[in-house]
Amino acid sequence: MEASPSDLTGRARLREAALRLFAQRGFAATSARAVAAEAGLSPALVMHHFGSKEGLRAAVDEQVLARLGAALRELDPGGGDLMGSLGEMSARMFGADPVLRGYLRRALQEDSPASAALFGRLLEGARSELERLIAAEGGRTDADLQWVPFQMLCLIVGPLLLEPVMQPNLDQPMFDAPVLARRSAANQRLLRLGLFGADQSTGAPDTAKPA
Amino acid sequence: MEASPSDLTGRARLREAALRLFAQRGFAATSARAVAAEAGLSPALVMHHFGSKEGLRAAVDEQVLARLGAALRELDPGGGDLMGSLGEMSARMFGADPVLRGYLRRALQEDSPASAALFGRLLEGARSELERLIAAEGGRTDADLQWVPFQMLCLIVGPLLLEPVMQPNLDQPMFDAPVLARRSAANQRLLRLGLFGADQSTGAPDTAKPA
DNA sequence: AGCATGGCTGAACACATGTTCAGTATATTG
DNA sequence: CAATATACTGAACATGTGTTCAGCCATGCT
Repeated sequence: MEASPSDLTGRARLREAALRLFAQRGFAATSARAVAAEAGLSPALVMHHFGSKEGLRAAVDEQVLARLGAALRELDPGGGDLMGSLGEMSARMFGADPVLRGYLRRALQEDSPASAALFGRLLEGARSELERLIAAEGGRTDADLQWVPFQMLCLIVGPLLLEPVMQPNLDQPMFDAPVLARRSAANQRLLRLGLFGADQSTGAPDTAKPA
Repeated sequence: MEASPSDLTGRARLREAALRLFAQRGFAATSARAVAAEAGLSPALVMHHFGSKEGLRAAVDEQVLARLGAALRELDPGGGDLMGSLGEMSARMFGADPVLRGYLRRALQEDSPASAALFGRLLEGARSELERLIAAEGGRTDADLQWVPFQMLCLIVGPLLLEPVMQPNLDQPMFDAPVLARRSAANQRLLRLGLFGADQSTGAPDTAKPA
């Protein structure tokens, strides 16, 4: 997905190195010198290209959000299996790149307006996904429709945020494809049936009971 | 809950100040001088009492984990309403103290073994809670029993971690008592019925809760 | 009384930080 | 070709960092 590091422009190499280190150690704990060293360049070049360390952060943010936004947009026309497209996305994005995971983990923790906006977009995605889910199931629900999108996001994004503390309590890498599929299935199941629903397929199992 | 700051011992004042600042800005972004200033004491005192800044962090961690552990233990004999005791706990702990929320948010993001251990204990709690839930419902389930505890924790801890990005997308303070109760109810409902279960069914009506 | 102990401080240290600046090489343009 | 812009560097600067140290003050012990 990425060009080999050594023939990227200096600017790009600095951005990549910063992404890596910010994801790993956090912004405050990463010095401009460390970024430059990781990129094999001079610290002064950071200032030359980005004006300040904060400028670097902005550039990295922008690039990450661009990648993310692209992946989010790519999702909408998904004519494939209806539900779980959000989970599918999170799999494709987060599963692949542990660096991106780390960076997002840190970004979603800040209270910058940019982070809130990003979450807002995820929320929109969850809401439309929920609508489709409900429509597919017949439109009848007593659930708290305002909170459910948040619950969905907790189920999806939670493991991303909790990866560092979850993984030591597991025996398999939690972002490997099969584990991810299993988790996604469990999420869809929980939403559709709760813990105690019967296993049979999507139709309305219990009744056609008018209210 | 806490003694007035000015008649605490210096050691305790430093710990409290550090807790506050670490929660707010993070460890790396908080200088020992800042902690001392917040406590109205000399930076050298940090070294005198804790040996190093890292020692300070350890002391704060220890104290927080102690508080948390106490609250967790206090939970077990809960003879009240069966399910939702975990949610109840998170309400009592996290809801009350925004500082503790911030600190935990930051702690759960690290990959120190201590954080993983803390999560492990939460996991245990979720597992036993799940057992009780299943037993109460008749013992029949097709759900992925290995993953469900993680899902429960995502639902409970997720909003804690996501507070900074969730809150701007809401119109009410998400850790106020009524909102918390509503969220807890939604969680219990989701677990028991999924999105599409009918409202009546087993157990007591979910919204009833003693003050 | 003397004396030790421990909380506490101000000033200093060595070092790391973000940033600036003068200057070099390389390419692009007129 | 000269001129200019751009990528890039090494050394330096001011400031902030974690930490040390010598010493002050109060308390308590003998």
